[in-house]
Amino acid sequence: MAIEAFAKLNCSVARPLSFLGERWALLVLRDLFLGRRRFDELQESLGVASNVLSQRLATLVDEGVAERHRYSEHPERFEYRLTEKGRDLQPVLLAMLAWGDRYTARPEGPPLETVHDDCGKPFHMVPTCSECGGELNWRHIHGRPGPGATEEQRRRFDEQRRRNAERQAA
Amino acid sequence: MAIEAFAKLNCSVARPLSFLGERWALLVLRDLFLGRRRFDELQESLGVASNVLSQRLATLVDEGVAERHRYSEHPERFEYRLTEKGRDLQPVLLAMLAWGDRYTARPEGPPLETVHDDCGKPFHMVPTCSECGGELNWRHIHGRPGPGATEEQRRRFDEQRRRNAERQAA
DNA sequence: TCGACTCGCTTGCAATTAGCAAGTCACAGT
DNA sequence: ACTGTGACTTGCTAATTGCAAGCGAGTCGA
Repeated sequence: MAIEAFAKLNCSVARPLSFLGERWALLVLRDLFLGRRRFDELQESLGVASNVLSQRLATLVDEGVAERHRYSEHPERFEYRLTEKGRDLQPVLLAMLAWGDRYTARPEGPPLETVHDDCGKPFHMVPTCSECGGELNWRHIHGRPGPGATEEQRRRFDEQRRRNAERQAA
Repeated sequence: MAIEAFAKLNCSVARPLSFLGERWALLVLRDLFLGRRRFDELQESLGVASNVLSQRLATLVDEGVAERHRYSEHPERFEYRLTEKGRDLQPVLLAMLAWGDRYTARPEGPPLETVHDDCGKPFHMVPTCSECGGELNWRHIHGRPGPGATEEQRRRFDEQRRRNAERQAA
């Protein structure tokens, strides 16, 4: 399981997608965040086929974002919980939720409200800069090859920049 | 195209996933953010089959996150650009990138650095609260049905809470 | 003790989606 | 006329998903 092709790429977006990009994976995570832990809870909430659910859960456990925890010995029964690594995926879901609320919600409003306990209010996620704390806006962000970039990635980056400059000029 | 089953759900995470959840979709977006605009640039950068790429692009255009723009009349040539709606998906990618850098990067460091022009430094995304500006941490967030929740969603939410309380007690 | 039920799965099989290689079409340049 | 470019299709195979049914180990109720 997991999308091997993505896992091999040297890209910090593609690698998480090797397991998050499978259909249902992010919805399973959503449910785990909402406190659903057991197979049948998840299945009925999601409406997913049980074989697919068991595959997804196995992958999530494999990737270390969830763990399978026995809550009963006789009979043996298991539930799934997020690990720290899994909980750190919350920003991904919050970002998607914020976008979904903005662009796909019905007139009545969003179906789920997220509340920030520190201030007590329903919020949406705002992405900010770890360095200066300012809000991140696409106009004021740019990418460049990092220390782990391959030669090929650098080459491609330079070429792309050259081409875009050319187009700009024309 | 697009995952019909997800589009119909009353959930602000599931609905974006109706097109973002298809394999390659988020990587196509990543490339569009990096300034790649033309079919062959995208194809060679991604290493995706051309039929799949053209399907994905069509879906993104359909959903209004990208637009097909003619840059030459003779011969007719097209490129793809993000719309405002598409650029607003950047937090999703930044969140994934931050997680990927943290958990999947090689010892040399991340392959891509994102720089915040306002402060000039490489950053990672930090999710903050739109209401108080504080950093969002899973421990201090909770969800609850919003104004657009269906009766069934409310019922399910209450039942889940009841069950979790029970388990806590035991 | 018998039958019904619950939970957490598998199995088998059909339908959908993704991937690969090759081809197409309209031009452009030489 | 001949090669090349850009943006795709087409045809076909492989992989993934979805559906329905079943299973095994136990629990519960009569």
